[in-house]
Amino acid sequence: MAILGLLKEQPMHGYDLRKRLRSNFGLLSSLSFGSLYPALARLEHEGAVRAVSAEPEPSGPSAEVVALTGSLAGERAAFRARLAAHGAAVSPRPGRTTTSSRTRKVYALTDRGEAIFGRLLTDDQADGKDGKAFALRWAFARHLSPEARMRLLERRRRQLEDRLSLGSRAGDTPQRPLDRFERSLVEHSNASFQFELDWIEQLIAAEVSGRSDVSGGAPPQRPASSEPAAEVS
Amino acid sequence: MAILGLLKEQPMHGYDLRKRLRSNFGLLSSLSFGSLYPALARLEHEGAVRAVSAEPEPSGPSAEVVALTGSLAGERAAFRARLAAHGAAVSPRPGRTTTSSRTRKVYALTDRGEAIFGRLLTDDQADGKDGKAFALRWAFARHLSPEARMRLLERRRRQLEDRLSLGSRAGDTPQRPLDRFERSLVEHSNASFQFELDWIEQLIAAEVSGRSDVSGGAPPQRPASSEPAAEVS
DNA sequence: GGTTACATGTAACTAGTTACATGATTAG
DNA sequence: CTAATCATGTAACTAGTTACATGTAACC
Repeated sequence: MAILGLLKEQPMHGYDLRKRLRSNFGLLSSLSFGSLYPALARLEHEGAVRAVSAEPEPSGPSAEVVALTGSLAGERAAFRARLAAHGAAVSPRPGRTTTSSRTRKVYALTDRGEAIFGRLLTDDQADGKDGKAFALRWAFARHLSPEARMRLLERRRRQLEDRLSLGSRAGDTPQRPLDRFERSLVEHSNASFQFELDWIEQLIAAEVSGRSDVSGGAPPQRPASSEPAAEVS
Repeated sequence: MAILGLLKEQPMHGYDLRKRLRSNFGLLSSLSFGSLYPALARLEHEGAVRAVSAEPEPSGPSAEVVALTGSLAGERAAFRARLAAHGAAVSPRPGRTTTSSRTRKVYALTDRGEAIFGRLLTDDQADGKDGKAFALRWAFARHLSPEARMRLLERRRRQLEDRLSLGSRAGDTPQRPLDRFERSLVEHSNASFQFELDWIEQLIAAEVSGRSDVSGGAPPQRPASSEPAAEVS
């Protein structure tokens, strides 16, 4: 899902993808190539993603978009031209363009991939209870309709409420009284869940009252600072 | 490590172990038999744990210790006698006592297991960065010497400080300005780490000033409410 | 006598890791 | 020219999951 979400924003190759996944949010910060490349291969096999040899349209006035890896656009273009002359003319099939030369493979999201991403983003089932799944979805919340976003927040709120009520009724006759270390752990754990619940409730309040910023004293934001894009209901 | 820690407290069979692991602390709350039993088998093979057929000494005045699974002690004793008459006389080797009859196997921690547990509990290397490893160690902190406990807390504090300073210097030129959802995520993430850091610093303060309770208004605790036990330096 | 909970295990699968192997590009 | 970084991939291993197979004990 994270791969699809990043590729939806912009075509990218694996190495870059990993850099973004490791830095962007704390989640997935330790993703290794050993799992990334097989995942990309699988996604390509499923048709969610396809390898493209050309850069994404260099149409905009912003030059930064081509400077992804720090190399100059001209050099990359030259390299691409050389590559195309060598073996890409054999077949325009999606998949690996030239099997022989070990060089960068830029992947783009397909329509099918967009559909899968939308499904993963809204799927009530795969929530996963540990908060990681929620955090990942929230990072891509701009792709959700306000209604779907609300459902996501309310599911998480429910999870946290359940967990908190569970925590308070547990501790009854726990076989042996907890020592001070265990007690501090339980208390901090409960406090952490309460902390996240408060956050979720802030987010819900912010969603209800227009799209004002939830944090600190930052001024309300104009809509569509990023792409308004295709929303998922 | 969690298995060894629970068995150090009291011999137990797998089913019980799982119940305790799932309830005791939020950690390991979803452990399945499919991983627990192979883990026990491996630990037995390594000599960290051995299968015992007898109950742990029923010496104490507390009757609750034998009522672990709700069955009556007399019935269990009868069953054990039957089992011993059947096949346990063949060999007193540690390991599976009778391979044929599918019945409960009570495991106890060996000396070797205690040593391994102590090593796992203090090992600076296997800290793991995500806080789960720290929480698990803290749950067993009563088995640590005050000094080792302090080292554990300080390692965790260092980790959290590193993460927080990382978070503040990141966000520089992040390729594209974050939208409000990503921003709220980053801010909450930082706030959560700060929340845990505050907790750790409270714990450190409490450790320094004798062993008074860190939370709320609870009165200071007498030492050795559980076993003072063999501490690990 | 049947249902429910207790109890142990195996098989197939999932999803990651580290270590290795290979090669291209860039900077000094 | 050479070292560092970029870039892609495979192999062996680790550690879990779910689903299955089997059987015992307690309860009504």
